[in-house]
Amino acid sequence: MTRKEKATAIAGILDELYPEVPIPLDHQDPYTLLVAVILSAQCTDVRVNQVTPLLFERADTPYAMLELSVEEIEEIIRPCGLAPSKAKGIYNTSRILVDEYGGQVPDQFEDLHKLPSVGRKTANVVLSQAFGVPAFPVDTHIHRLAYRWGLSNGKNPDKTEQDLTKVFPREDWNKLHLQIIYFGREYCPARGHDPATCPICSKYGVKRRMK
DNA sequence: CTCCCGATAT
DNA sequence: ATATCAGGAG
Repeated sequence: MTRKEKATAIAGILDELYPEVPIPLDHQDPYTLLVAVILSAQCTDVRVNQVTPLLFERADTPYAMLELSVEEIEEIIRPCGLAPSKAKGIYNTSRILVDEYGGQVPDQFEDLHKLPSVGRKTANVVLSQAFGVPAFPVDTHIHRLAYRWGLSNGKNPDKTEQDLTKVFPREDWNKLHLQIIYFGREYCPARGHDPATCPICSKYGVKRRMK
């Protein structure tokens, strides 16, 4: 069985389990999604969704965000962790959006990736979920499952992104990213993972020692 | 590679 | 007590 054939089989299982894939981070537009994704680093989406209403009540546009101080932003987002760097990132990103993009979130990867606190994963989420552009964001969950399933050698998230975009059809990337996240939470978690009870690992999981 | 860091599951 | 959570920067 080739890697591509395995990918096709896995996509079939995911489609059956998750025909609908709602976006887990609450948002209203590209800007609020971008902010929510920055906050989601090393934090559950549930907690991000608890914090963003408080933040967006104060500021839901880059212009309004600049009316707040970095310290004020920091105080609101503290429960998400890594608050000092995330607050600076949100503020400085808003500054650039206002100064260089007319207050709009750019829809090109290179422009997004240049923004402070926006790496490959965040830029790809915004492209995928705010603009509907095919992209395959690779976070720790995608990285972990791709390794367990033998779809990538697990060296780093960038390599995993290369491998996954090769074996899955472009038009399915956006959906698959979310399906894999939901599946990982329910059947294939990072802690307390039992390959025997995972419907995909039990059939297609690599023999290598699981991470 | 290390550090950033609050809350929760194990 | 320790690992982990929709990572990114130095």
